Amino acid sequence: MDNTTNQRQMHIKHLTDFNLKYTLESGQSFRWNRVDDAYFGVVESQILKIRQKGDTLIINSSTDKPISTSHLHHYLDLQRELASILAAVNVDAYIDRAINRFWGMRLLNQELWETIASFILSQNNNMKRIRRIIQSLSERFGQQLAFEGYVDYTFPMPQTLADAGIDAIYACGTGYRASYLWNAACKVSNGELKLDALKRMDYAEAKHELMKLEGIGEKVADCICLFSLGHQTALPVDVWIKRIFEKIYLRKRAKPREIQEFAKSYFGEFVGYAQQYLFHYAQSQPNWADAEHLALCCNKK
DNA sequence: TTCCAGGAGAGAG
DNA sequence: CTCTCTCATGGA
Repeated sequence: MDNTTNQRQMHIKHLTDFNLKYTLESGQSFRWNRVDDAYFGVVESQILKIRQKGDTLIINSSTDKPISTSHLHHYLDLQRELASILAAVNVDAYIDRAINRFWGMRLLNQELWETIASFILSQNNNMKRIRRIIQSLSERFGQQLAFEGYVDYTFPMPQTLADAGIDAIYACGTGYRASYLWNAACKVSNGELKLDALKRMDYAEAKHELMKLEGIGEKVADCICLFSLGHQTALPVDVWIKRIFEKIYLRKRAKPREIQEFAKSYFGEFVGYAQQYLFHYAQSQPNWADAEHLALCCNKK
């Protein structure tokens, strides 16, 4: 892949195995909006407009000092050899179908504080409302940005939310999660939780550290590890993953621990990628567990 | 009206 | 350790 930078417009050319739509619409990020053939979002305090034309990405930034191409590669996980990862987890005819349906979907490496806050808000909640809450918090406590008629806001800094207090956070529609978010904001802004240190930890350490926060259990910690910290062995077990493994693979009721142990031994070290394909496939495919699909998982490759 | 959503904490046993 | 109940909200 080679890249050219031209003021506010960048190109990433000769992409292999990358699909922008699948990556940004697979439920790991709550902040991207599609306008025609372009995706608008806020990364590193700037609006990015990203379009995919074949094997090329065209990126526009709202600032004169746009995000670096190397940072963008990391954000979109482009440095990863996706084909070999998908080959490693493609162990039966069921996941083969999910992989081929969403070929090119990658796990993002999103900004850490935003990811921590977003997945604290995600507990016992649905995608549409999570997006609305995050939008509301950003409008109220973030900095306004505009680009080509698109208006959006930076995600609120920890200090801003800490100063705002629980009631003001609650007013953005968070429900009972307001105190969780406020507590996390306080601990990050007063240095009790150091984000830079968290980024240097291995998976087990980072997960353990995250779970010290109120409102972060195993599932949310795994989401943060997988969607921000790049730990691809993380396996968030949400209601969908639980359903998928109970119906398709284990064929019985199972606790999250059993599901994790089975999935890690079955799919291997890149189980996080396997999870994302299974999750998005089931969500997008109402008949994901019909008789035809049930027959597939028995066909080991 | 009840159930569900990318769950977690508190309490009981 | 496991099980159960509750938490605030909006859409189905």
